[in-house]
Amino acid sequence: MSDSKPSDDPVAGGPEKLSLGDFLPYRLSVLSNTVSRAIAADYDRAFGLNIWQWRCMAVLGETPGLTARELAERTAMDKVAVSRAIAALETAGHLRRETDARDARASRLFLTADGLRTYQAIIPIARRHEQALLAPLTEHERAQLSDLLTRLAHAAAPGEGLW
Amino acid sequence: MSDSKPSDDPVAGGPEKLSLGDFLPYRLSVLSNTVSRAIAADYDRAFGLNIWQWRCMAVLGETPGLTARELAERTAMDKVAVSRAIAALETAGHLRRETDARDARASRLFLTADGLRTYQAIIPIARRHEQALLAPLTEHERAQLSDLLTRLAHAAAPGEGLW
DNA sequence: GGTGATTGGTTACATATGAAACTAATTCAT
DNA sequence: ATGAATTAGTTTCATATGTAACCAATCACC
Repeated sequence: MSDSKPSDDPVAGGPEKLSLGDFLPYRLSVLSNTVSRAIAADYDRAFGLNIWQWRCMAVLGETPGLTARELAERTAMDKVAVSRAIAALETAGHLRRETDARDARASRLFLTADGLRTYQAIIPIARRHEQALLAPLTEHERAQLSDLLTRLAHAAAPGEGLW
Repeated sequence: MSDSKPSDDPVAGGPEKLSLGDFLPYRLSVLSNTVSRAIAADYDRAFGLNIWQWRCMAVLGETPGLTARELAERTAMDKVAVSRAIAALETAGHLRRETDARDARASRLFLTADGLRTYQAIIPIARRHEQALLAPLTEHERAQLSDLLTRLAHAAAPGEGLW
């Protein structure tokens, strides 16, 4: 597709303008940051956890016994962030490491009883935030949104096109 | 609406689970960060600008003569970030300040000729990124997305409900 | 028209974050 | 087997970011 829309014509004549408020990356950023900050403040207030610690717990709650590397993959965090998050969770008593039987470099990670309790306590809070956010959308619109986001994520995936 | 979906029932019996990959705030965060980082790398490579500097330029390109405070409002940045961004842009020669006639505390901000040139040069890059991101969506879907994001942003606005 | 509260903007400080260097264990090729 | 290259995870260091403290000018109002 070599395009056609007149108003986008890159060499129209007058100098180009770009309205920040309509620019998708900007809109995503503002929305995401607003949401994340509100949630982060909540987790911190209630449990002294930051977003990354919570992400690790969320994944380990679902899938115990992952290594830090696997955790990094599934949380879209880099390994340094994971290392710090799990170190903090460990000293807080929320998780425990078990050196992997075959590979002494790696540890398998598990939530402790305490961590599991906290995990269970956070879930409803997370859900509440998500519901508040989705409140104005119908069920059908939520499905649409989910689908659109999936496709955007695919387009944005590193390795695709201009990214 | 006091709800009805069975699978969401908060007190069902078994321990609750939450799949991070389906959690909207997480999905937004990952998508937004992926996009922002790719763009930021590009701006930096090509013009030595970071996202905040670019945001300021984008708004001043459209609306010259704003004060730092006004700029902060329109870029969803806090005043410290704006202060730093415009200081950097000034030393880089991209913008110039003009002390406001009536209020000696404030400065009106303008892109210099050089800044304007850079601004014009960046716009197509920004557009290209946006287009790459939106590539998989039809025109109609883009409109849907825009609408959905507007409504989410409204729901997430500080001051609304649980936020 | 002078004094306390506000506001525009910057600075200082403490914390968060990411890149790269590093250690230790493992694998691969010979 | 043995050494080079790879991988798991941590530490270091330099930079980015947010909060709170801070000046200076303006406003409110008596």
